[in-house]
Amino acid sequence: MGLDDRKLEVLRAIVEDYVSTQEPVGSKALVERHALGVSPATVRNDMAVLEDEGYIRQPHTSAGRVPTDRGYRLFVDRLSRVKPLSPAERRAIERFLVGAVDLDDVVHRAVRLLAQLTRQVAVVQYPSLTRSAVRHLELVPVSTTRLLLVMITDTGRVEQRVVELPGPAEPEEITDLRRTLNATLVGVKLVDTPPLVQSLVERAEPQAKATMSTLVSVLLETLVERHEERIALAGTSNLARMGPLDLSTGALRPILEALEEEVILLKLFDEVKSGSALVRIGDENEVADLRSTSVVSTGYGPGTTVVGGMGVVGPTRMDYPGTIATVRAVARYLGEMLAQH
Amino acid sequence: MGLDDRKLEVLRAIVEDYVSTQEPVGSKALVERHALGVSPATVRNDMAVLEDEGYIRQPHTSAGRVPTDRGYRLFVDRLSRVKPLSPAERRAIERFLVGAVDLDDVVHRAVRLLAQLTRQVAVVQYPSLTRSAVRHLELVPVSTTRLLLVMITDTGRVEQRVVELPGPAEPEEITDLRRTLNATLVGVKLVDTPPLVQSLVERAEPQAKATMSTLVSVLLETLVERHEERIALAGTSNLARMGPLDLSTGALRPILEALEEEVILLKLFDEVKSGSALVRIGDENEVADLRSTSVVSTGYGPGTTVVGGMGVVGPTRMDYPGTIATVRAVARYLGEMLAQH
DNA sequence: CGCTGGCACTCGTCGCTAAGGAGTGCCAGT
DNA sequence: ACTGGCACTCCTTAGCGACGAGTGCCAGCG
Repeated sequence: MGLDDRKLEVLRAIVEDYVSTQEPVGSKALVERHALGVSPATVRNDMAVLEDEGYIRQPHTSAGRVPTDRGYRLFVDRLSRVKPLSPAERRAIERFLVGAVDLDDVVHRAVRLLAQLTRQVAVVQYPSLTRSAVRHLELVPVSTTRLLLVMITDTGRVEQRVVELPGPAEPEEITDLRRTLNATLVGVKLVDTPPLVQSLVERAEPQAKATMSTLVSVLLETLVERHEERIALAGTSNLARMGPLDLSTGALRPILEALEEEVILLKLFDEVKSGSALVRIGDENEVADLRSTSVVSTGYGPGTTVVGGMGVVGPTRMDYPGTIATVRAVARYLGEMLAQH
Repeated sequence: MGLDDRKLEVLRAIVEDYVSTQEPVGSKALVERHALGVSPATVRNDMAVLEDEGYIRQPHTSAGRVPTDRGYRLFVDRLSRVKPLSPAERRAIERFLVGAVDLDDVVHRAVRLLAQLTRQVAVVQYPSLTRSAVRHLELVPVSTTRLLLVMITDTGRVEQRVVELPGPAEPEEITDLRRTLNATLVGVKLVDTPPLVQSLVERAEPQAKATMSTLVSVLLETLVERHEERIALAGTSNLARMGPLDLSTGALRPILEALEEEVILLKLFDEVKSGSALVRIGDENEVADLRSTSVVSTGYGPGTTVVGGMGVVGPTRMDYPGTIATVRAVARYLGEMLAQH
């Protein structure tokens, strides 16, 4: 199939113009704005081919052309280079992330920054529990039969959970439990805890067995297995910018609804890797409600490990090179922040 | 000024019809749907008076009438009784809040529930730090010169903060500090801590003075003074329902933006009390971006104390009696959950 | 063979006009 | 004090025509 260089160039021009003007782009406007060196008629022929191949389409007969999802895909894969960040953006990132006081703060700043820079909806997953290691476990008596179990991970995340004990527990007993738990689990990755924790119950003193067993099952259930991941969201208002076009069709609601479902958002980060950005364009999204949007996501973490995902959700007509660059940059800085922490 | 009973009845009818149909209501439709016992002409005269007094207005000459902010205010103050919740709603509330595992979970469930029941945007403030008491303070060594300070309050909230120590600290020293801190502060309301904490530094052992001082200043700064309140939000997608009317005017964006600003949201709860709901209608809102909406808010907490605010944001044309009832009910249940906790 | 200019055609947009209808204000009558 | 009637306003909708952007196709040119 014939997609010579000029046709690709035409496609690139169409994508770029459409992204910046948000209006179907015609052959005449194209040759005026891009030095293609050929006449509108030639461009029209190329466009006809591009349309046959499914890369662009006409909203109505005799309107300009608009890229299809497939067209964006080709553009992203072959026609665009990652746009280097402007110094201003670089500075903004540094200024924004430096000065964060705790994990919550870092994540919040990151997500707001990302929303601001891309002018789209930003999503940042809190550092995943399963991929991080235990730094400390704390037991705090709340009443005689109730304990607050606090876990601190090496990513700075703190999880807590109230535990109902099978019977009253003495302070010394709790001190013992605390010591044992910490001795066994500190430094262990959460994914690796289950077997260790099992042996803990077996080795426990007879009289502490019941308590230890309860404690351990809570630990497994809620802190490890139920890796209830948290999500930070920002820039929802940018959706309103997506254009009165999509807005009037009422397509906004399902998107807002999808964004409120943490479960759905977490799916976005299923396959993220560190370093490179994953781009899902329109129909490529598995989440049906997001089929009218594109998602740019990546993983982040200290070094090259991945402890969480982050990304943006925006219209398919987005500035892919710019967005990809920004997402990756923010992810990198976020990773550095975590490494320092 | 003459607002006899029938005129008030007419106003109530207008508000109710407009809320349910979202369309300007005319004299004829009014007498048909409400057994007013008078003719349309009479109603028209009453309407003219109501309009003179500023309770209703005509969008255009020869369209029906629409309540003004002032009209809604009169309606809320004098014409409406709180609508009892349906058993189904009552059940929904119980089902939803029971089974929450920790504070985060309770708050999240509450806000989603509220959004779902009112079909509006729901906002719940996390239990405020300043009004709750210290249950436990924990110091966790992170490195030789770094400490994680964890504070647990009686509302179940956990706050943490990394502290840079002036110099390396021995484990025994930390144990001492922990004991002293807890002995002095457990059970004390956060608002009452500053003087106590001050004396802590003075009474500290000479060699621990520097460390204690750092610790105490962090405690004051970040955990008490900076009462950085958190907010949970849900139901943003319901904004899209506010009607293509407001939506096409592009009035949606500023509202979404305001909702993303925690500082703004916190203002909504400045004056809330427990038990009764506060209703701010349209222009009555201090937040400019929310002048096109109404806010129904209330305080919640164990018993009659107030540890936080919650409420909903919706179009001025909302079902006030229903919304008020729901907000209060959810607040009451939430308070009970906290009391149990 | 590929590119170009010309030309007829399509079709969405914009502005105008006319008809329809909902709702009002006013007035005279009971 | 309420009611029925009536003229009037003005929003909404549909229909029509002019306009223009953009296309597809074709014949001609290098």
